[in-house]
Amino acid sequence: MINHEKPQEDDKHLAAWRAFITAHALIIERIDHDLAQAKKIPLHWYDVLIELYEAPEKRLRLHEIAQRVVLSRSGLTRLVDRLEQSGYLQRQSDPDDRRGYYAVITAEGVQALREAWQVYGKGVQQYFAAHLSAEQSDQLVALFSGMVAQLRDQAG
Amino acid sequence: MINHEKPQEDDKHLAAWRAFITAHALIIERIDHDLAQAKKIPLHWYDVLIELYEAPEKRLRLHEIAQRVVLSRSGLTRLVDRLEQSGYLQRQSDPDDRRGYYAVITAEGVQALREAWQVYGKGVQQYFAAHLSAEQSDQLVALFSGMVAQLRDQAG
DNA sequence: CAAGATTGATCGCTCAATCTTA
DNA sequence: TAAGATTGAGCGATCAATCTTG
Repeated sequence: MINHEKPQEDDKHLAAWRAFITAHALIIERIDHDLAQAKKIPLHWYDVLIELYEAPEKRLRLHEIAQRVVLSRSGLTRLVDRLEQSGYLQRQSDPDDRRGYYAVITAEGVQALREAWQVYGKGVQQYFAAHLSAEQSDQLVALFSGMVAQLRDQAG
Repeated sequence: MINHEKPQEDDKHLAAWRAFITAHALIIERIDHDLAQAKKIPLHWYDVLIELYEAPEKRLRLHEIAQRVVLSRSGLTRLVDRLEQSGYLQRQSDPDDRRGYYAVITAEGVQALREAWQVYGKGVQQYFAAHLSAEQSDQLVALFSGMVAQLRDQAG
């Protein structure tokens, strides 16, 4: 039991937690399945490419990507290998710090991102957004941003 | 773009989606890390054992577990292998259908569940529930349950 | 022939160790 | 000595094929 003074409240929180992780698992599974069906890039590739696409100069250092997509450094090295082999990004050595590399998204990468979004965006709309009003979305952003801020502060 | 007639609303929905998946990734990562730190069972083991623990006779058919924890049949076979080798559950053949097996949680399994919950529950409280009122939890349950129902109906 | 479970092949991720540069 | 990135070993997941039973 989390809180012995307010067990009913804890029950509600626990129910919310369970609904949260179940919904997440099912939606992600479905969207990834939809992407595979449509022969588009998988969700993890999308996550990396969208970070690059939205970065100031369409590029990021490898360790920055790893942090943003919640992946180990070594895992990211191999993911970047696959993305580079597929032509969706290029490694670019950093002249100011020769230990490190940038990953830069290519035109093919941008194209892959667009095509995947046709499927991904439809999934987000259909499985997630369709259940939400604009006001509810604002509330969710506030709620989840608070959680994210707490976790990124503590030991991010 | 999801909906060309209400782009602002789509922006809010997209922001909510991003906050949702980011919060999920960070919270799960943190809780799994906390469990490993405390030398308790990992989250996926917990998911399986809690399903067994809450099942009518403390047992479920293997394919039922696979469905509930969103895992492939073959993946589950091996996960059950590890749980059985660790003494947390036992396979029990079904007398009514000799193709299949039940997984039954053991006393050691229940103990492992309790010990893991001391860490897991604290994480849920600290990283998730602390941000929620009872009313908000109710709303989240309603929201996410709707999404889950839609996905389980369509092709679950 | 279909369904439940397992096995083999393979893929992707993590940890620990290593290489290069700051 | 530390930090960025890579490599090797090993684990855990999936897909496809197989075995057993309905």
